Amino acid sequence: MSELQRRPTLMDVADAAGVSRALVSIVMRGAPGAAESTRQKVLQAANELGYRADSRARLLRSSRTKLLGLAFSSSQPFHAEIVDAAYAEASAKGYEITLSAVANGRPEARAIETLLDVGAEALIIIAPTLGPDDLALHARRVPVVSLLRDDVGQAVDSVSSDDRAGIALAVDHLVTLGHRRIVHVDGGTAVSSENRREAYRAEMIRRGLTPLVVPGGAGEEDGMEAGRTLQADLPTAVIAFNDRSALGIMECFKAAGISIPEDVSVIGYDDSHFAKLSYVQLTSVSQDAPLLAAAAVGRAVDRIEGVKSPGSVVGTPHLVIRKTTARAPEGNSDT
Amino acid sequence: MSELQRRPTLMDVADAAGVSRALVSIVMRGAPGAAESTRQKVLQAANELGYRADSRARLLRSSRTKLLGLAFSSSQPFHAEIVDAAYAEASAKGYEITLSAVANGRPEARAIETLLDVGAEALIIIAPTLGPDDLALHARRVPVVSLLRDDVGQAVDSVSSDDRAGIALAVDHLVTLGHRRIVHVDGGTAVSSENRREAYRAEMIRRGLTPLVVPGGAGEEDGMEAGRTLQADLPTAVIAFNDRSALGIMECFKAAGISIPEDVSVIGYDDSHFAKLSYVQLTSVSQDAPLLAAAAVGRAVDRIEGVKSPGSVVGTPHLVIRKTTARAPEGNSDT
DNA sequence: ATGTTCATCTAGATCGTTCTAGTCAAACCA
DNA sequence: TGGTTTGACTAGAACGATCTAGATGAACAT
Repeated sequence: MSELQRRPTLMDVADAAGVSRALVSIVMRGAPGAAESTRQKVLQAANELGYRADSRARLLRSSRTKLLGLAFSSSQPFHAEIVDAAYAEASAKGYEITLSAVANGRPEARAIETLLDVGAEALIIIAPTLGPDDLALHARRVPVVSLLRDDVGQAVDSVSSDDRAGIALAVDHLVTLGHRRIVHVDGGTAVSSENRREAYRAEMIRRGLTPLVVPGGAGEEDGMEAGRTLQADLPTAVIAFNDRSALGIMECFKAAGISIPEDVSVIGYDDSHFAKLSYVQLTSVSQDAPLLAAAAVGRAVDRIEGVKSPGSVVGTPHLVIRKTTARAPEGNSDT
Repeated sequence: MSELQRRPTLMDVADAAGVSRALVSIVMRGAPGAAESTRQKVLQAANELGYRADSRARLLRSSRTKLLGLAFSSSQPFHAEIVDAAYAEASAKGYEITLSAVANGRPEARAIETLLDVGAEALIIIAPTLGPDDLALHARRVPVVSLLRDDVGQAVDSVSSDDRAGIALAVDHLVTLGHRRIVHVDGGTAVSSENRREAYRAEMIRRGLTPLVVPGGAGEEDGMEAGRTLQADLPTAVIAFNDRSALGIMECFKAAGISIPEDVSVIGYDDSHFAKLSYVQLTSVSQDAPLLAAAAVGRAVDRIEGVKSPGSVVGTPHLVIRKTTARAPEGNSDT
């Protein structure tokens, strides 16, 4: 209610403490060049007035904004996990994070513009859909880090998870359990769907097995759809593009009276929140959100600060084995 | 790669077009006071240089930032839905949205500070956990709108969904289906858990039924836990605090061979993404994220622009009936 | 006494905008 | 003709911080 009060400025604090603006600035930044006694005096005055630096003014003057721009998709739970982790990592390195969501009527380009306008010193884009050329354009202004996607040209850094290794882990796990008829439900047009699909093909062939890919997508419904297709000629194991798809597949199977893992083993990808739920217990390839986030933030900060470091980082995923995978059913191995 | 290029300023455009900075500013803002011919000339120059206004400088000077600060919890899928809708609504009203997530090591207070620093003209906080006093403190600086929570004192506006009405809808639906033993699994310490719990109690008593509340929480695991408790003395219907909890309850029941909706009806709350999934088909109370978001944004904008409008808005939820509710089983009605 | 060093502090320019108060010429009116 | 209006444009002061260069005075060496 009532009128809104103007927020205090450096000048107000300076007046209150009886010193110059510049000195207050020094104290607030924790920069050297102020006597301990005055430092205390200034801090107290600032505190009493409830002073907080206006980041716009600060950043305007000091080209340093200490701001990392992070673009994510609001509909992807795995992105949310990364956002969480990124906050922690950034603040540990003395940076702030500004978010910009890619949502329904809000394309990636728009999200990026916003981040740039607000003064982000680097861009971290989770699963960018922009092409290498567009990304390169932005990279002329600020360092750009692509997260969860590595085919982004050489102008931008990338932090991704080794899809080949992840898929290999899944295949290996299943083969060890005696499976031979292993199909892959892919991610359709989703980012890195192609990587995983090809990794799966290569890995199967390497082991002398016949790859079989069923088209899918990134959501539960896509999984259900694929599940229906699979029922006609049931394999002994399924590797899904991600956890959400895996969930759809499993629900479809359950509805058809097919039990997991007795009849079919299912492996997801992302090790997301609900893979861990006690009633799901999905075996899944973990991309380790905190690790990826830390790498991306680290990479962005290195670039900003001019530290040389490798242009693209590839994290090695690991397999989290839960209750949806088991030995292949007897006498049902080969085609 | 190579060095990062300085972004062009108003001055650069002015030089290129052979006019003054001020005029460029006028043109870029679409303000009146420039001849059509020069307007074109300036726009072309700006375009060639790839000029974009530096929002920091702009906002610094023009106290108007046209920025709405939105604080949300990264772990709540329903919040993500609201974020989505808020973007659309804000841009329709000529405002931008800056996000700040409340995450693990990142308390609400911190999220709010960030929003303020960056120059948000109003704060929209989804399900604030801060007390009325703290909120009032911020409200002295900028308009504050609390979303999904209404007991926030009179210093801040609130946009919420009528929990009483929502619960009443659920109870009514079940009673119409012949249910009498209806229990409520509450949300524990979650925001608005108390509201729904009390609404449930009142509504049951009003109808001459005996209320029974089982402690729960906001997550799937809490639902499972409650589900186990319920098995001992199965009611004919359950109203869960939210969809996630409902999902847990249902999984627990399914695992115990209890079928839904034949043996027990279940109603969720939020009508979130996964309630709609074809294999879940959860009957749920819909809070209508787009509507709530629009109301909150509208409220914030009104306040900023000094338009008088009611201090708190209460949206009326509606019930989305799907496949988890059915007629009460015969001969199992009363205690 | 004089110069040098050092820590502490300050004046004023600066960042890239917007805003206020003009200037200037052409057009209009009496 | 001379005065007012109007439209197109500009100079220069903000906004609230940081940064550069320099002032001030105490401490110390010579």
